[in-house]
Amino acid sequence: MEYTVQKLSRLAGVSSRTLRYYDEIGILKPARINSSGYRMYGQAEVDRLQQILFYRQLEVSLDHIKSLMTSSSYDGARALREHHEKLIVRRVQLDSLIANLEKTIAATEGKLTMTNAEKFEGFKQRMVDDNERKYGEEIREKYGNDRVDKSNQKVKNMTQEDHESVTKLADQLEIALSEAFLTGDPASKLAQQAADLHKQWLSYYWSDYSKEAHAGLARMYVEDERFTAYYDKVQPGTAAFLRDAILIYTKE
Amino acid sequence: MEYTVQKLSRLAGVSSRTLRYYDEIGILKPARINSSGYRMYGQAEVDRLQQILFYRQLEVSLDHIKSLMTSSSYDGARALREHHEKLIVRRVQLDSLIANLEKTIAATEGKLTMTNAEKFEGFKQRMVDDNERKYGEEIREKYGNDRVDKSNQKVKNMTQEDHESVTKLADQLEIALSEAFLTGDPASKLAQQAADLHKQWLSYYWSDYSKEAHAGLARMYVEDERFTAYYDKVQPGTAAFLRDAILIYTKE
DNA sequence: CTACACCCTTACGTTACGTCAATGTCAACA
DNA sequence: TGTTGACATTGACGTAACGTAAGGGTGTAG
Repeated sequence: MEYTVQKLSRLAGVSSRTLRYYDEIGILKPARINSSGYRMYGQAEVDRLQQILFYRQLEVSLDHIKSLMTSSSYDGARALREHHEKLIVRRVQLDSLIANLEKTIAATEGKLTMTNAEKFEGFKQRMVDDNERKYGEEIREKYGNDRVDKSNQKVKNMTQEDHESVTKLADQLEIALSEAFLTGDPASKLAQQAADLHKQWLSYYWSDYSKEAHAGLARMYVEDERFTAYYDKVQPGTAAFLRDAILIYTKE
Repeated sequence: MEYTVQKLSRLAGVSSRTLRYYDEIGILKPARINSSGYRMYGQAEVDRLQQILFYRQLEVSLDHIKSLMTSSSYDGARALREHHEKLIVRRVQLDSLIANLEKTIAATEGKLTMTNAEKFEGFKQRMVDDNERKYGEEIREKYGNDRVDKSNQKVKNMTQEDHESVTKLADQLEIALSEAFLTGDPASKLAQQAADLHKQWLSYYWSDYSKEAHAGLARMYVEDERFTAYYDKVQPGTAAFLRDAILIYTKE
């Protein structure tokens, strides 16, 4: 049995444009060309198309599929496993996104009227999330998926109940920081305790922790005047002091 | 504090091209233009960018973000909940993909040499998966996510152990079908039992079941000669008989 | 004065097709 | 036999969110 573009497209559930495109990029050429220039597909092409659709369903790019199917020394199992890993990473990312979104929804539903300070809290969290986004991939590469998976799970299980704990931690941090600031030494025990409290506080918002990301955030505290203003509201210079303490803390 | 493109891009962790693009599509315009034509951003723009990045992190399209942020009567909470649903659907799809891929990997690792019949089994499965792909969205719309979620979970938990059960089911189907074929009546009890067995068999491969999809598959059994050949290998006409039986079965 | 690190606009490339537009082919029916 | 309607062809532009030059002006530090 021979198939024209439309017949094959109906059989396979794709558009005829798709078949022409596949011909164009050389991933699926028709068996022969009719005297009128029509594309005619045979059994082998149907099978090949099924293969292509199978991979495409797994969200492999056509380019990748092409090299998969043309290379003679093709280790199908390995390719599948590699793709499997990618999908797992995607799911972890997606879980993280969903958890984040749920937190945000819970926050907006919990209280519709937010004070200025609370808005700022939200902003801080957003900055933190943003930072996580920047460092996330790097961390995943370094520490593997298992750990990221676990910590994402932790974040995901966090609900509004934890909000109090976080606020308490933030208060503790503020006190510790103001006391440590009086010592003037960011390497002092008090200052390092403050840095540790900051890490604990951070761990509530972050899906995972790394010294590098923590240090990056600390630097941002001084670079961005909003953070500086927030931390300096009691004592000017506190933001820079906290940054120095964290930089020391994360180097150990 | 004013920011040039690069400063802002570094602060926010995006490229300067991104900022120019956001200016171009009107989603984030600079506060003012320098005498040299430089884009200068202020505090409000930083905040707005943070908002944009927040939504973008949730994989909302820029177009959508734009309408979200420009519309005065913007129900942020509702938008978030809607997006949450979308992400959940995506995760279900992704879970299905992963489960499918794991099955495939298990199959290829289990036996590297496949008999012709086994290849055909694989092909059948692929066709089934393909069909699922075609009907999947429709089904999701009709029956909601909960059910899809549950059945996906079921498929996901399926391992190689089930393979024997599936093979047994296929054998039972073959026997029932050949006996029913002798009655000549696709509405007969035997034929309907065969259709039911077929549904059970299908349920092992499908992430979810619907009468429509089952009927669609039945029609394909006759339209595609490979299926016809498979089912007619014992008795010619069996494929058409099975199709009729399933069409009756799915109409009840 | 000259590097060098910025900034600008313009414009093409990317992926996997969708969607016309203009035109040719085939089978059936009056 | 002519016409109609469903098919086929190529060509070309559009999509989303930028990446990546090319070609040229600006600002500042040594």
